[in-house]
Amino acid sequence: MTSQSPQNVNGYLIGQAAKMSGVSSANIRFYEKEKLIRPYGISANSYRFYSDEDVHQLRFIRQLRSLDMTLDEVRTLLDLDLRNKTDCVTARDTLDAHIGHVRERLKELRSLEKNLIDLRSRCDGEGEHCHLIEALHAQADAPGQDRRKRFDAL
Amino acid sequence: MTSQSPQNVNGYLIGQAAKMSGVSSANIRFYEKEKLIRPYGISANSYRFYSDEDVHQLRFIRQLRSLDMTLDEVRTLLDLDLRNKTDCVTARDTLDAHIGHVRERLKELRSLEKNLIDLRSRCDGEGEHCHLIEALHAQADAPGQDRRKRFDAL
DNA sequence: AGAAACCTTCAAGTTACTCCAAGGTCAAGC
DNA sequence: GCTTGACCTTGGAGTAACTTGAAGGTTTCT
Repeated sequence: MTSQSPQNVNGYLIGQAAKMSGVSSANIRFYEKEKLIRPYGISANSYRFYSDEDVHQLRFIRQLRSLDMTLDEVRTLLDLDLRNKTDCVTARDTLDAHIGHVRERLKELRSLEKNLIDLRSRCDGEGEHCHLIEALHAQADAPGQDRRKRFDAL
Repeated sequence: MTSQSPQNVNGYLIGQAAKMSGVSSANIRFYEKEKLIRPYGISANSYRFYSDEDVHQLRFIRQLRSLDMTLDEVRTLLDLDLRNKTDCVTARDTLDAHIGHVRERLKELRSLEKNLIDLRSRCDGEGEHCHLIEALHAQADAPGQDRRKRFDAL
């Protein structure tokens, strides 16, 4: 019905848009449900068609996700107008908050690594009997540490 | 019906076990469904009762989770006998693999932090017009980077 | 008797997707 | 004209590790 060459006036089918943007077809549909993107057109047979701008937007989203931002953060950033001062502040704040999250997680992981290495060291005597499990159980009865939540933005 | 003093011969109700172990009641039930723990007894009114050993096991699980291990890793470690050589090797391997995961994630996050800081620096001129969103969009059109999966063990 | 404070089960929400099933559409080849 | 293959569609379930809520049973205290 429509050709699919680059710069097509009618746009690209979802598979083509997927290839061009690096976002899978299923994921594009998912983003649509999440209101992060809307195909610029839909044909009679309900095939989605994407414009070059749409493809750019998909890449933009992918870029933000590769920076580990949540879809909420992406949503925020998508609506910004770079000529608007307030929007600029919003962008900066979003980025700063995100950097904060990354740093917190880094701190947690570094401390984690330390604990794990310490634990591992109790297991180094090859022929000897291993105190690892023992140590794990002992620690369980020691003073409590706080639990971490999953899905803490990172 | 039964008292709830420490060392109770009949064990503790779930709320008491929760307080003692630091694992919430709902979470204890969840762990039961996941076969990580089983109450040592259940009364006629289907109330769960936990022994001191059960509480220890809950703390043990919590300890492993605080080391960011998956429930699968926890499951593995729960079944080990510290006098068994093979089990000892299993524990060590599990730990080593886990340390590997943590280090990979650390690497990713450090690189992420770098990217984010670089981006942030384009926004430093206070009174000037902000190039942040611009930069984000420009990067979207540049050479592709690979996406990261969530649920990669960390 | 009624309220407080426990306990129970079952279902759904969270995050960001992926995978699968069942089925419609379209162009090419025989 | 019919099949084959490569697309497209929707809808629902699964992933990890929980949390929250609804609806209801039991026990104890006042």
